[in-house]
Amino acid sequence: MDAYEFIKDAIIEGKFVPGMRLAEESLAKEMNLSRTPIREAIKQLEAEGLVIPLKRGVSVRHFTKEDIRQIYDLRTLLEGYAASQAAIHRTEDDLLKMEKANVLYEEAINRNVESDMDSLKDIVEVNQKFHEAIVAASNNEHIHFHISKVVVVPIVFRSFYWYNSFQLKQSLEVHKTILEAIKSRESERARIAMHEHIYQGRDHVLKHLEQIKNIHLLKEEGK
Amino acid sequence: MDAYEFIKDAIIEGKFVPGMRLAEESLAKEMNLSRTPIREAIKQLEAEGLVIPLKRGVSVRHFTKEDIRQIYDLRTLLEGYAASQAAIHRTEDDLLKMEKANVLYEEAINRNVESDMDSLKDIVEVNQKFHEAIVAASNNEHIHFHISKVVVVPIVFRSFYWYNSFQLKQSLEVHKTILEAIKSRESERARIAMHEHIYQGRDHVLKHLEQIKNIHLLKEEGK
DNA sequence: ATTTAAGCGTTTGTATACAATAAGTCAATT
DNA sequence: AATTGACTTATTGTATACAAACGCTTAAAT
Repeated sequence: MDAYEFIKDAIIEGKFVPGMRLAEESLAKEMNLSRTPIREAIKQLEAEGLVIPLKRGVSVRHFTKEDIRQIYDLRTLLEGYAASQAAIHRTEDDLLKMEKANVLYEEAINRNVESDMDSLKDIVEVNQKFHEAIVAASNNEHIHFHISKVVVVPIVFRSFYWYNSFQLKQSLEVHKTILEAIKSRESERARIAMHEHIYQGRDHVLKHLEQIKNIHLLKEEGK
Repeated sequence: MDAYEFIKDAIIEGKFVPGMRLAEESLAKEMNLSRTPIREAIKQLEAEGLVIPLKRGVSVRHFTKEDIRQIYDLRTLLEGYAASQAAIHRTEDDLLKMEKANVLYEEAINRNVESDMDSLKDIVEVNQKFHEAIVAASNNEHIHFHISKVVVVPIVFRSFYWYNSFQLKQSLEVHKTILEAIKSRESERARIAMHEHIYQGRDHVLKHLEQIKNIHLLKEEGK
């Protein structure tokens, strides 16, 4: 694995406390590299907004609840647009991929009756596949670039998500609605369903943020 | 000026032929630096999508007409949203900044009766200030990050733009409509006016792209 | 006791050297 | 004449060394 993936994953997994300086030498030692490739990885993360430049070096970025709110607004906008465009431009092949992802999604949910953490991870992953299939069908290659950067932030909190089986089934229903709309080329219905879907996710994340014990991941506003 | 700005400007100004490899050593020599800061600048440009990674090193990215079309779609979406949110959240201070930028815009346009290139540059710059004031008032700090990356690409072609005074006055009218809508908190009207405004810009760029002689800036689709 | 200044240590920013790989050239063989 | 293979050159990727800047600790003075 290269330095960029390593550091990014560590941030996403919450292994670095937000606000913490990233010391190049210790990172380099940890992954048996020199500082040069580390610095390049950090520059990349800086351009993506996951780390913040200081006078010297960088620190891991804080994300506040307000950030989450704003980022989800953007994600809703972008993915809603992607869904509406997918309804217009999707090919049969695009449709096949979405349907396949959604079948896997349904299976993963049904496997999840015990609600263990591993199967939850599967669900999140397959869900992502479905969303990617829609973006891929949207006929706008640039949108993927922006969505990927907007999607990263909530993932920071992924390990704290918790869904009950009712929520998961509800989410599956919305997936099906989106899929139907894209299939029958109802672009506005696809957009609205996607909006609903993502806002559900946002509300869920924000609600559960309150309950997070490992509060180190959050810098509250005004501190 | 640092290496990042230097290379980025050179790409935007069209000094590097798209597809061309960026040789680190020659860039380093040109700006009296070592390769280290050059590499970091390039990594940043890579993350922004202005250069494309090769097996080894990077090349300046091609932008096709289809890219322009897609990017303007995204810009319309994002700035339309920013305008609608600005109508909801703008403060008196935000409003003042927009009005000021727009006064400067009007003045710059009236100065442009001779349609020379320098004053055109002024107009483009003041126009940008107006757009930035709206984004700043949108109450979403993350949106600025994405818009700035989406706005860069058309700038690559800026030196080829040509506006006649009729188009400029029309554009001023739309600005005023947007401003009014934001002032009177009509969010949907602000969004629609912004859509119209940016799509006008897109049509204009696409139309004039046909006439560009220095075709080296364009890689046509399928070549 | 508190505040300020100085010095030391740590960490970054830049330069450079070296090794590895890709690309280009030239020659030889079919 | 064309294609393939080997060799040579150029350029990248990584490591390391050195200098400058920042921050922290300690001591001194008010």
